[in-house]
Amino acid sequence: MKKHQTTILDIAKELNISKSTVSRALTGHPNINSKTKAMVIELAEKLDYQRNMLAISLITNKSNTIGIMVPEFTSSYFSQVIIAAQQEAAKDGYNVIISQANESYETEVANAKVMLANQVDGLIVSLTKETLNYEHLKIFQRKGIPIVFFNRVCDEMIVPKVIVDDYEGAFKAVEHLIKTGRKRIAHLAGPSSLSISKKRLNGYLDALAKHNLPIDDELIISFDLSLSKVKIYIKHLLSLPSPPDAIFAINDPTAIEVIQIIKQQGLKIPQDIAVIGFSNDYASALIEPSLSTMAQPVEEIGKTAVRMLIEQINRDVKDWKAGTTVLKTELIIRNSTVKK
Amino acid sequence: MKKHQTTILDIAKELNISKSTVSRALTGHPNINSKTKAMVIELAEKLDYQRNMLAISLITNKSNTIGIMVPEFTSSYFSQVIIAAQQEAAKDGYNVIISQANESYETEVANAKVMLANQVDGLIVSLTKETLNYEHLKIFQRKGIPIVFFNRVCDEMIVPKVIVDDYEGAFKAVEHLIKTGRKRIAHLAGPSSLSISKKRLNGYLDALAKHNLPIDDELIISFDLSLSKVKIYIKHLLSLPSPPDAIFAINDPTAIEVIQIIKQQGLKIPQDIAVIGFSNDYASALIEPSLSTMAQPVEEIGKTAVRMLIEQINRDVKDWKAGTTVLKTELIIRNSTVKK
DNA sequence: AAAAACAATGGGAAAGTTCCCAAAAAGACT
DNA sequence: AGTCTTTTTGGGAACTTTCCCATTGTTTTT
Repeated sequence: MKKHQTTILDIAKELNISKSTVSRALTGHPNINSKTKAMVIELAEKLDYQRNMLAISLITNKSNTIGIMVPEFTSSYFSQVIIAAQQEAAKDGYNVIISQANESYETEVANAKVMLANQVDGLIVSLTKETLNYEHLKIFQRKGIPIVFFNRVCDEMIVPKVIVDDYEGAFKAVEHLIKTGRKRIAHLAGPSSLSISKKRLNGYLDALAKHNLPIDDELIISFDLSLSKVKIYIKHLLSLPSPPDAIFAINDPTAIEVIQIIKQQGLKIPQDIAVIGFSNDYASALIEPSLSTMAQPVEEIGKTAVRMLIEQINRDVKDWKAGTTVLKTELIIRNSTVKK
Repeated sequence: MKKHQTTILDIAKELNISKSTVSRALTGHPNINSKTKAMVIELAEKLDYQRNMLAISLITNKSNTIGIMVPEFTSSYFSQVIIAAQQEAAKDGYNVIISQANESYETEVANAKVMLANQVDGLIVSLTKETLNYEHLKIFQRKGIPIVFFNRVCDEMIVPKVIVDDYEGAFKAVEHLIKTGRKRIAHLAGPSSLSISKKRLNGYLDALAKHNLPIDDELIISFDLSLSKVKIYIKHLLSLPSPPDAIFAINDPTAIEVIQIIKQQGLKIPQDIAVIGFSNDYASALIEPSLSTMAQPVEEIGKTAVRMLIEQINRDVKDWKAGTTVLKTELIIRNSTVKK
């Protein structure tokens, strides 16, 4: 069990002064004798005094804590965003509490309650693929606690959002495949519950349409993002009478899995089949062949989300702004689409 | 600004009962009329009541928060440990506050103060490479707040530690190189301030000695772990009159950098030169050629650290135990040391 | 019917800090 | 010395919850 922590009252008693005076000395209040102040500060250091933020938070109704809720940690994407967010938040003296929902709606709801109980000043959220009901998040708005979404956003709630242009990113990715001579491009798409899935699918479809390529439903496979089934899908695609000559995967973990499976099947990348991903995970540059992908500015996403959130926190509820920040993706061409 | 949050007093007033009764209803105290209880719970849900952990923490002198301090986030190692730790801590209702020191002692000291101010119940620490003075951590012990070290530990403090057998891991790694026919094995070592550097270096030296290979100081390069200089070291090693036929790198990020540089130099791995790393980062399996490495059980490290910490938290200061848990590393043989 | 036992509820203190208002001490001025 | 400022200090409330003790009302026992 924790020992008694030194408090301003301990210091006050030892110096025979009141706690008010000690508080003034420690917080830099002007109305205090400089000798008293020096005396207090010296004893405070000697006793390893640290102000108790719990008590201050309770009084001020401000915890200086931001909650971040993410669906999972399988790719490097969320870790990278969180690390950037944590650094940005620290600049303004905010701590960060992280929760991950394991892609489960139930867990997300439970985690939201923990965030509330811990009196977070604001919340940054990327939804699970299961989340269709947003009541657990609307509570925050009613309580005047701002929310910022990123990546997997909720169209139904009018709050700030930080996303990338998924449509344009997908469009460019597929156009790159077309420009390098591909004619039958398959798409491993995400679940339709996620807006990013829909947008990337639309980018894919429109890119094909623009270049007068037929849309073949057989080449579009929606799945729940769990990598365990990717092998089945790829084998199926490769066994088609007219198999694809390129695959656009919804994200990099999937694309990396695809590359490994195709290599196992004895096909050559990119000669036999090209692969492109989305996000530019750390591993994408390292795999053989290196993966072409649409880079997402992960650090900027984390930082922007925090900046927008802190802005809302400092603003009155009635002055909340709800703009969506759309960041750009960047085509990174590597060896999985173009022979070196 | 945050709105007023519903409190038990609000509920009490609305129902014309006392806050004590409301508290009893909500905490499941036996001495309460079941009708009153139902009434309170109903209203609490209607008003989105959430208990204020800040107030409870203040009363109980327990924040249910664990601090984790890491030196940096360049490899996947620390993220993976933290994710595992966070999950384990959540099982026992603990939140996790993370801080990263950017390999700076000053920042580590400042972060420690933040941890104290936030009244963490315990601390999990991996030191920066600069940290030689431990006063900022000893404060925690004096205050009765337990510390558990992992990875980069402090020999001077007698507290629980979770490490892997770095000596044995390095020994096995080098022995593997020797058994596959390597005779001149270089070592990119870490700074001598870190105990892991020393242990891995000793493992390297003893493996050479056991197999009667000469120790050549020219082949041992200590550096500060910053990847920017690795290129210079490798070029230097390769330009020696008698260049190495294998390189044992202190960690995987370094080994991956080494592989890329050697490939740029036009040499073949593992034919011309073998490379082995340490940790089994996610990227190690993906790079071409895939990297042989000593796997660290990252999840187990994170979980064990949390388990040991929570044990100490629940124990009286005088009953603190300080055992060091040494986990095993595992040799993962891939293509960077053995031709397929 | 009185005494005893029990169930249910209320009131107040405590946790550590800040802030406001009052009060004391110290200077400045006539 | 007496009055008026100015500086410095002290005391109490507030934030939210839990826990202890006291009090009320109800039921059981003799």
